[in-house]
Amino acid sequence: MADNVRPLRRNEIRQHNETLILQAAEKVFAEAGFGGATMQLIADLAGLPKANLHYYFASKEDLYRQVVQNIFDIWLHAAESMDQASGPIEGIGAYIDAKMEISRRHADGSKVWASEVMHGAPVIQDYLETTLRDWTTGRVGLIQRWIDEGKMAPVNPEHLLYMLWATTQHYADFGHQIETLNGAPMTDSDWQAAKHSVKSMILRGIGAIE
Amino acid sequence: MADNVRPLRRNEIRQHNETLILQAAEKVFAEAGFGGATMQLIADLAGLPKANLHYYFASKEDLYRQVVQNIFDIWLHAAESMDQASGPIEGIGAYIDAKMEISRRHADGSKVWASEVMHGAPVIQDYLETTLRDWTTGRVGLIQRWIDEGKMAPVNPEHLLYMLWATTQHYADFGHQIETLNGAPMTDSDWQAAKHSVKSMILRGIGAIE
DNA sequence: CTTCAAGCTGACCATAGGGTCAGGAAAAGA
DNA sequence: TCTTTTCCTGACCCTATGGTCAGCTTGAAG
Repeated sequence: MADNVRPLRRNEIRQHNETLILQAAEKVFAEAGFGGATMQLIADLAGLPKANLHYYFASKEDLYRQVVQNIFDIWLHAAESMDQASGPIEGIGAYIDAKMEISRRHADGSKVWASEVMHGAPVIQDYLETTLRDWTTGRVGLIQRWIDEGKMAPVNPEHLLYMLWATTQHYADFGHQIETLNGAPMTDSDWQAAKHSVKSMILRGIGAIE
Repeated sequence: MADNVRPLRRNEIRQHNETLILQAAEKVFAEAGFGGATMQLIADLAGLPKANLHYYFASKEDLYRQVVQNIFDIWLHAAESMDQASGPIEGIGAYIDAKMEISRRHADGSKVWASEVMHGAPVIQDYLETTLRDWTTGRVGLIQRWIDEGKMAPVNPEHLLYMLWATTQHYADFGHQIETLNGAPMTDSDWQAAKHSVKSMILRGIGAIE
């Protein structure tokens, strides 16, 4: 009854342990920052000996890099919600929903990303300059189109994006502050209220019509 | 001509060196995080031997604590702009201006603060629970009054505050990302434009009237 | 059943980094 | 000028931490 001794297959083992380590790493990096995180801490949280981490990941930096990339992928993925929309209410509304959901479900990842960028993006600078820049250019074009079509007020698209990122990620990155002020962890309905507030203020703020 | 050999007075010395160290510390903590920062790095930046830091500050944590408190004070100070206003356009407009100015002038401090909160506020938890909570309660009341007086739409005051913090601090904390996307450091007029965008979107978003 | 490669890990190493301290230099005061 | 107090710092200590490695275990293939 105790040990779940299902003997893992070879390829399962690798997959399984790498996931285990990445999850533990994400949490530890989020809580302590890159500098404050230790391989030992990550190993303990993953329930593996430290040497095993180095079997799967060449170095602390290598492990960190993968954690950051995972978030970045999730992050970009949320964009799709915005693209297939006919107008700002639908598109930006969906994007806010998606990003708020990420803040809720991947708070640790969000913090790691924030930390990384705050420290000058030492490991993902190239992504910022390529993938993210392209992504941004595309979205700026989309928003501009909506403006040209009279579907929203003529706001600056870049600053609108920054506002979307800032407000939604704030609930993850500054979640501790919010919970302290709130006096308790955010409940389901707190999240609903937050989503609603953010959406209504922003959509009204950009004069979204339709 | 070279050495500025004005012999400092006793009380000047302490003041001078502590400031020197605090400034260096703020920068290093901002760039590397608490865990990544080293006393040696701070000492080098301040142009002092490491042992001297420990003459003025008992420990790395002690030094860090003072850096965080400095920011917190500046941060709270910006609130005054909001209080002596008769309505949201003036009050929130001024608050955004003040906080944007802080993001610009004290970007390092802002990052240290963000880092501290993201990591669960290990050293300033008590401030969050007392000073910040009181401050927030006061401002929530103020906003509610404006709502009751019909000066703005009935938004959730807490979430409005979060939005204000998030959007303004984003320009400091994620300044690197913005500059990368922008292709260059933000100029004077970039900051003007940012301020204007933030203000117009938010003020419209809360239906500020008067 | 043997062989091989993948998975695993306790023990070890080297260095970095926070912190200490004894003793020297330099203001301030008497 | 002598004494006291503050300021200063090179050299040192010790722990923590990233990383290595030799040798073991275990699944898979034939």
